[in-house]
Amino acid sequence: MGGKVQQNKKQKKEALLENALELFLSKGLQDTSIADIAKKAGVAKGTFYLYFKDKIDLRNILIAHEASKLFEKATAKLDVEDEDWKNTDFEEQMIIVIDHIINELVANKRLLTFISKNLSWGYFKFALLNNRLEEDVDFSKLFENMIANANYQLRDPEIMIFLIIELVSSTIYSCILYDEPVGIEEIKPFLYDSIRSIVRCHRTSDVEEQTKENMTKKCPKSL
Amino acid sequence: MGGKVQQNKKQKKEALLENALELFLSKGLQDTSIADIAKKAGVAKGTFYLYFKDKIDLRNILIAHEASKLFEKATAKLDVEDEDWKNTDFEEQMIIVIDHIINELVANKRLLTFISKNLSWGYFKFALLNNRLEEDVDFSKLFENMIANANYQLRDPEIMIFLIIELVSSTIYSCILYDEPVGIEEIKPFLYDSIRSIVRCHRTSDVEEQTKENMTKKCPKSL
Amino acid sequence: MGGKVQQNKKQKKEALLENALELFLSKGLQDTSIADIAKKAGVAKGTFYLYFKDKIDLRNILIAHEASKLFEKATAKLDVEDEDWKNTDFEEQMIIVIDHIINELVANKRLLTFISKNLSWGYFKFALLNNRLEEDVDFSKLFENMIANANYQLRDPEIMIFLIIELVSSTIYSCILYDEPVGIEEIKPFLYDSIRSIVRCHRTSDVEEQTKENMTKKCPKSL
Amino acid sequence: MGGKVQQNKKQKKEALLENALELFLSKGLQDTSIADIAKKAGVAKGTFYLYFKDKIDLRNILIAHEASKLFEKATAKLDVEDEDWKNTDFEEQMIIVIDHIINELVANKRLLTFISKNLSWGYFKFALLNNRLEEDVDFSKLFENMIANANYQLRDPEIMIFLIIELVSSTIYSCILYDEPVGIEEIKPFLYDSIRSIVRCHRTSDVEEQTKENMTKKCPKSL
DNA sequence: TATGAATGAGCCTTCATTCAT
DNA sequence: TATGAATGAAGGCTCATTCAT
Repeated sequence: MGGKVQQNKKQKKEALLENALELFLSKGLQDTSIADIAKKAGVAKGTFYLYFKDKIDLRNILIAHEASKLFEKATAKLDVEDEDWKNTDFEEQMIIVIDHIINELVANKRLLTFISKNLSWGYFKFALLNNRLEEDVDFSKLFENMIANANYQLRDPEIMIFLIIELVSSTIYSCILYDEPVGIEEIKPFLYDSIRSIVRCHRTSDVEEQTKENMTKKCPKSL
Repeated sequence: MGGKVQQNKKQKKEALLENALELFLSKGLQDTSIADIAKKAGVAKGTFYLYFKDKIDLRNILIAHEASKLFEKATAKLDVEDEDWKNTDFEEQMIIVIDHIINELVANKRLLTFISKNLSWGYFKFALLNNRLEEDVDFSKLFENMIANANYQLRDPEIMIFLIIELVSSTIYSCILYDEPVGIEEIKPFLYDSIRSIVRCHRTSDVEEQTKENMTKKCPKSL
Repeated sequence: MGGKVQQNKKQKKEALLENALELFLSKGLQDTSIADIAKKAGVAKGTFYLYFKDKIDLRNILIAHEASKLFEKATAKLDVEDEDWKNTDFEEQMIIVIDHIINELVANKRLLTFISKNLSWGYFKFALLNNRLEEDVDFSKLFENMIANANYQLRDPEIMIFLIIELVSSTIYSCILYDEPVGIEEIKPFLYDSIRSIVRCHRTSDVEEQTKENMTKKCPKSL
Repeated sequence: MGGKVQQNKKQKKEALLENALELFLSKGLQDTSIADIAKKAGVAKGTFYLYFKDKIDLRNILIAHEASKLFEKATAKLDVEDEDWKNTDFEEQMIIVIDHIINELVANKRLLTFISKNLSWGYFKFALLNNRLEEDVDFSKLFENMIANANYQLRDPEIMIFLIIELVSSTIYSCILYDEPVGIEEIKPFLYDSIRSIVRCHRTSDVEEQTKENMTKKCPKSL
């Protein structure tokens, strides 16, 4: 009874999400009108407003959803319980995951454009913490696990993740889409080296002597 | 005679640029209409089209111009010919310049918003190479100088600069404007450490042994 | 059983009336949607249509109801059976009642706005004659009583009442709400004088000689 | 040169005013969209906004304009310089003018509806004082002249005019359009008598003894 | 009797762009 | 070179009303 209605609502919402994404990817956010979305989803224009506040609201949900799927795919293939994986160094684990994601985006450049232009760390984090879309993966947990399993301690892991995500996301945008300043394959070695360095800066294990030196001159003296 | 006309034209163009920037900063690109710009600049709407193709054209010029001014300010104060500066380590030179720029943007958040939302590496590089606005500083030269003066060799300096710029620009956006995941001052030590690491990855001098190791496993084996 | 249903229905209807009034007073008729009313009343949108034809229907009922309450309040305090009241001149009785109403409206300007903008004499009369809302006072009877008790005859009392109501209602709207052309307290003496004059024009007692003269030239000759 | 443009603008504006009035009269303000007006006037929708802020702005101008024309017509036929007119009593002058206007409105009920539903004394007065439409008659002057020529003094003439206008306008609306409570011809004698009374209340000449009495009991004692 | 999801017509308004002057 | 009136497509959004449940 009520179930049917609920199911119908879910279908409508999904149709809107699905078709909106398709349009955002092909025409861009700006050039996609709500009328377009409704029409493509096969519902009335007014129906859109039953499910979303406006285009921005829909966009945010979509972004979080797609980013989530991206991480899901990237981690689905690797067996986290596998001994090999567990024995892999944390740095390399990070890079393997990121490399998966990059390859995915190379194959889906439209998605890259969409996400890059619209992702905001603030909303992203919010979406993750609040699990805005129920079915989305809790991939913050994945990182937590990876970090917990690392054979060394890491200071401020959230900041480290943030730095890495920002570096990767803004770098690959230019390289994948415009080959600027070089193509993605060319930049990868440098990018992954940079990631390794960033991770290393956050290690706290006493063996890592070379970072100590940095700690003393973190900022220019003027600060 | 003709000189007066030329001068008049330049004045009009400058009035448009100036007032457009003010509007972009205060209202945003999207919410600023060409009518707004023309009105504020004290010229007719049609006049706009005599100087710029459309709003995007104007925006690109403006972005390059402002980014240029940012670098100019950041380097104006430091006497590049100074012995002290010359003796400063390249890494620290980079960080001093970047720190200047960050502080400038902390003080001018509207400019940060505008640049971050609209800067594209491709156009930026193009603008620099073509010196689109004659009066703009050639700051790619500054980097060249800095690199040339470094007391060690650097591989692929353009890529290094690219990585650093992308890391810095996307990181500070979130930290300065939204304190996400932490405030700018809190992230600085980590950010500057990351920059140092990136630079170090590009050193080729034989003394730098620890990077060699990385070179051998630049990418995950699957690649 | 059925009684409970009836009671439930009455409650729903009353909830709709009550909340609609509140919304009309605060946001105006135009800016209040049926969805607003239903939501505020705690019923479904469809339910509205079970009790009222549309917004206009609801408005009419509300207006008549509120106007009725206004008269009720104005007359409730004065003991019509009181000797003092009975000895008061008819003109003064009228003015006392009207003054009560005006003061009420000065204290409730939102109600004045609502009534003035929406009252139509036609519907008002209809509502009174048909006692559309059962619990409303039959205040036409009050006037009848007052007129019957007057110590002189009155020609066409309905027309007289009509003229007075129209004069008062349209005059006070402007004075109370906008102090145009003067404030309500300033206009009162003139207004009440005008009312007295109108009443006097309808006296038929032979003592009133001066009106006779008017009777002969009621209309311009051209008519 | 510029003259042609100016002329063209005037034509456009007039076309909008003219056609808007026609639509307001036939369909009502509410049911007339700006698209309707523009289409009927033969201009683009956007053009509307070059001349008027919105529908309300247009309505206000229209009301003032039409009310002005009404007065103009009513006074055009009577030769104000005529000896007969000058010798006519002020009360009768008023009534002759008002009677003209009423007859005009009887013949143009749609205009009556439009004006009655939308006229606000505040805006009306404002429009007159500011001569919003240059070509409109300054009919406040007409009243001034009439008052100046009266063979007796009048206290607070503005208030008197206000009371009369309010009484007449709200009374005739109901009578002309709905024959409520009686038809217009039936109400006229009473209405004109009421007007005479109101005027008489504002006479200050010492011969008028009967009003003195009223002055002492202007308001109910409670006030 | 009651619900509330769905509809889709329709409204207001903005704005880039053109073009006659 | 400069103007600014005119355009009209397009967009976002609201809302009375219906109807299956």
